[in-house]
Amino acid sequence: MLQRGAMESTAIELEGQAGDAKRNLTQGMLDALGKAIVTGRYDMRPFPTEAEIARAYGVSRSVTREAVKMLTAKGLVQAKPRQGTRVQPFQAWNLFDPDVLRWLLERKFSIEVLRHFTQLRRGIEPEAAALAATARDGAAIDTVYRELERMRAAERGEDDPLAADIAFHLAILSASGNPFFLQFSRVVATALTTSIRFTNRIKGHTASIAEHRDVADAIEARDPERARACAALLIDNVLDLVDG
Amino acid sequence: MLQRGAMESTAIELEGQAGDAKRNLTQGMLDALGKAIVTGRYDMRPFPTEAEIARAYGVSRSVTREAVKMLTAKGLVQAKPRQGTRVQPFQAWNLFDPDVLRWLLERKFSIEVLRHFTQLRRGIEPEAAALAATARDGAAIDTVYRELERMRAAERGEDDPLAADIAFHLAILSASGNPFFLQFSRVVATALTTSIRFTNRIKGHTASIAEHRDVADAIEARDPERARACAALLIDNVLDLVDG
DNA sequence: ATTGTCAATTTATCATATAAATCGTGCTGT
DNA sequence: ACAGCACGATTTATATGATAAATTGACAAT
Repeated sequence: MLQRGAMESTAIELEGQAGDAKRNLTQGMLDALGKAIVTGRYDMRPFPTEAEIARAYGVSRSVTREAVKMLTAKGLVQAKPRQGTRVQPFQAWNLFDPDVLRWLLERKFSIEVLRHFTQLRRGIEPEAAALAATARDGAAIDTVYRELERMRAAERGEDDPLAADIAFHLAILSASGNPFFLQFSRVVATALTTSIRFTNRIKGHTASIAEHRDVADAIEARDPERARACAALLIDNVLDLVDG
Repeated sequence: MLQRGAMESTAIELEGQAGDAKRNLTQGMLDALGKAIVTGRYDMRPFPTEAEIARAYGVSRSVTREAVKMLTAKGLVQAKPRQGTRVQPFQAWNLFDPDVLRWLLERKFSIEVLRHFTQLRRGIEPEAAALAATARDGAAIDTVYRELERMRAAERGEDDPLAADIAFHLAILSASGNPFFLQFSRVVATALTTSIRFTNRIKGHTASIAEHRDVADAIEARDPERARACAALLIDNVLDLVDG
């Protein structure tokens, strides 16, 4: 029952629960099908045909087709005449698509995923810090120091420690001056936010201001190698906690 | 003139050149609009309405709508009733979508994009090599050596050098055992294949077999730090070519 | 000046018809 | 018996027209 307005549809309202993100029928459809795919609902049974989806959810074929096209654009499915729409293998999925990432995290989160996230950060953030040290963007470096100051304020109880920590790491990604690194903002924010929820161990652990400052100072000093090493140390600490 | 079959359309065939990837009208439309967006055709003028696109390209509204939906899924545009479809700011684009990346690299003045992407590889691949050295997946390491052998064969003219080079790097990403690193397989392959075609500079350069072997040996020897360093050296060489 | 109303524009949705691609089946000819 | 071809069935692809919903801007009323 994705149905919103009336129109002349005769579909009975008994299916669906298209989630929250239903700004319109197509978005709701996309969300419902996306979640269903990542949770493996079609691993054993075939993906439904246009007609079946339209009937099951009580929407027109236009809506189902446009939703399926969007899933195709995100790499989740592939449609062919006569053979129908098929769920693509996992490695074809675009994991860095915000929707895909969200669907995945809502259900499939685990320590395993968190470790993989953190290993990715171990690759990304040191390089971003090194680039930031090379780029010499004064305004961006100012932001890094401002977020560092925010971490200090958080330590005094004047700000949210987690939010400040996240902001610092995003500032470094931004200071790299490389749009590809900026794309990881969402991943980093997610990884840090959920770290807390999944490892009690980290809860007591307050991020070391000194080690964060070392990264900022190395960037300021235009020393890429030191920036890389200091940033790597930060992530290695997280990795130790996650790996146990 | 995206027109393929006949049907009863009366559109005159005078627009388009939807590129190569027109396995069907919608794909061709997606490709044409995607390229137009990344090359800035709509920076100064508004994005056309459904009706305008359909008329200009001689396709039905179904096709234009589905193409626009796919562009929406990739973060390039956003459609709203009455205001029409708008090109989203660059930060909203999903740069890790293979289509988006290809469009970016195919346009003129893409050296900047290529440099940024290579900087990303500088972060990713060394870490992947280090993880591979830790993971100790025998079968994956065998694949790495098989691709290395393929590079040797290519040097003797028995295989495609570019394809072999790409396959080696993908094998390392795969050997990391981390799905997020595996994600980069598609974009790395896309970036290397398209950028080589569009930049003459790198063309003559044949990759060093010895330096590639060093990476494989370090992984085999289970020496993460050496694997990381050797892989970094490989990318640094590419970076010199792009920067220089 | 603020508010409410209405018309216009554009996307969103529905419905239906036809084309194209592909798979399986069964026939046909040897 | 078997290879190949014709044909029907299924599913997506495309075209078309109609109506709904959302939003903007102009304009009128207070």
